[in-house]
Amino acid sequence: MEPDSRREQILAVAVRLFGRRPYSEVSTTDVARAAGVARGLVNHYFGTKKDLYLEVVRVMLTVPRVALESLPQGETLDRRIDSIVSWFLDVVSRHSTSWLAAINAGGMAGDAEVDAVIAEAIDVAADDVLQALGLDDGAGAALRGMARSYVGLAVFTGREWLERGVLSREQVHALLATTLATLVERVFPQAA
Amino acid sequence: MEPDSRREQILAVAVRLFGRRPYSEVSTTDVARAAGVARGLVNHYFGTKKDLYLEVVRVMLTVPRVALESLPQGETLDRRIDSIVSWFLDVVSRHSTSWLAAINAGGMAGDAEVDAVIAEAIDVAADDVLQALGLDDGAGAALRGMARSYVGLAVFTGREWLERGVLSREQVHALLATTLATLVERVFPQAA
DNA sequence: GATCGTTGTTGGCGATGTGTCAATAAGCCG
DNA sequence: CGGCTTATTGACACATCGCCAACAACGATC
Repeated sequence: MEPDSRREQILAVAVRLFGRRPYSEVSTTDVARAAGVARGLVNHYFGTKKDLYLEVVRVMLTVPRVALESLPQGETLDRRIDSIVSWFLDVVSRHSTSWLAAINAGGMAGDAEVDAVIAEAIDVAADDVLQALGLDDGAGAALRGMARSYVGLAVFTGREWLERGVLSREQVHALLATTLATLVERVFPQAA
Repeated sequence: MEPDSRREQILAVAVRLFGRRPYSEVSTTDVARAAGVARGLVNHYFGTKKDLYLEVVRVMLTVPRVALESLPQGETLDRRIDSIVSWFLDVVSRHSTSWLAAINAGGMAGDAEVDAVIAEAIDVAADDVLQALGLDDGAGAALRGMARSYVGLAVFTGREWLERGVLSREQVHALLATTLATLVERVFPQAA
């Protein structure tokens, strides 16, 4: 089999397994067996096990951001906020299992490289939020930090919504939309 | 040595090591060597390695909540919110290293038992917030869920503040206080 | 005070997982 | 067909973990 497709196949299998069980409970032997190859081949393509896991997390986190530019641009602020929140909740509920696995980062605690990948994903998400709000022009460091904070709220609330199941989608939507409006109108100005 | 003190000593050593390096990079041999005992003794006292780690996380998470009842009760809402946020930022900045390590232990999530310990800590923190606001009476499930969401924001913002260092304490305070006020005044009523 | 039981403590065994590498098989081109 | 590249394998060496039998130190009992 050609290298590209084989690598992709192994990666797909790894995504599926790491989506179900945490990092420590998935052995490279499991990945190899599920992919129908020898264990050494996994190391040949991805190096160490953590390197494979980094690729898996990258795949899981980059799946969602596809149709962001389809958001309305010329509307009022409240409508744009509604659009962002709705889009986020759609993505989260659609890819719920893999998204939850990626956010939980499946079992690597405080590892520098895994943290860096997740932090990078949060960075781009924060910039997406600012861009969708039309605030990406004079985006100072403080404003971007607050945007990252809001992304953290969104991530955590999404997990609360999906895993606990005590909040309805409407309640989550209201929480995220109202909070974002408050941030834009009352907190962001102080940072600029 | 007596069992209690020996167990406590090993636990203290484990807290120190797990605070520095992530879970997978700390072996039980390291803990045993740093404690000056044989490796088997660690298993004797704590069972498996994950059980030891659970104890460590519990210790790290229960350090902060000590002087919560010293908050003013009879003041206005804004002042109570200010007090909560100030108290939180004080605790976080004081125990920054161990607090960050405990929060990063959320990275070990995906494991059912570790998740349960962290979820428990977030639960009590959310109830503390509601109690400090005087809302603990008619605390429905949805309201408690939203309070957990806010705790997630606070945790994430605290990490953003300490690790990134682009936000000043005043900015973090304004963000958390304004957001909490918005939640209480505009989002919570809809949930009740 | 000697003996015995209790208990803290140790070192090692078997099992599992991981990284590496030489050997092999399979395809391709001349 | 023969040689070469390369994907792929199986096995070796090493680390870590859970478990357990053996040892030692201390106190209780007669």
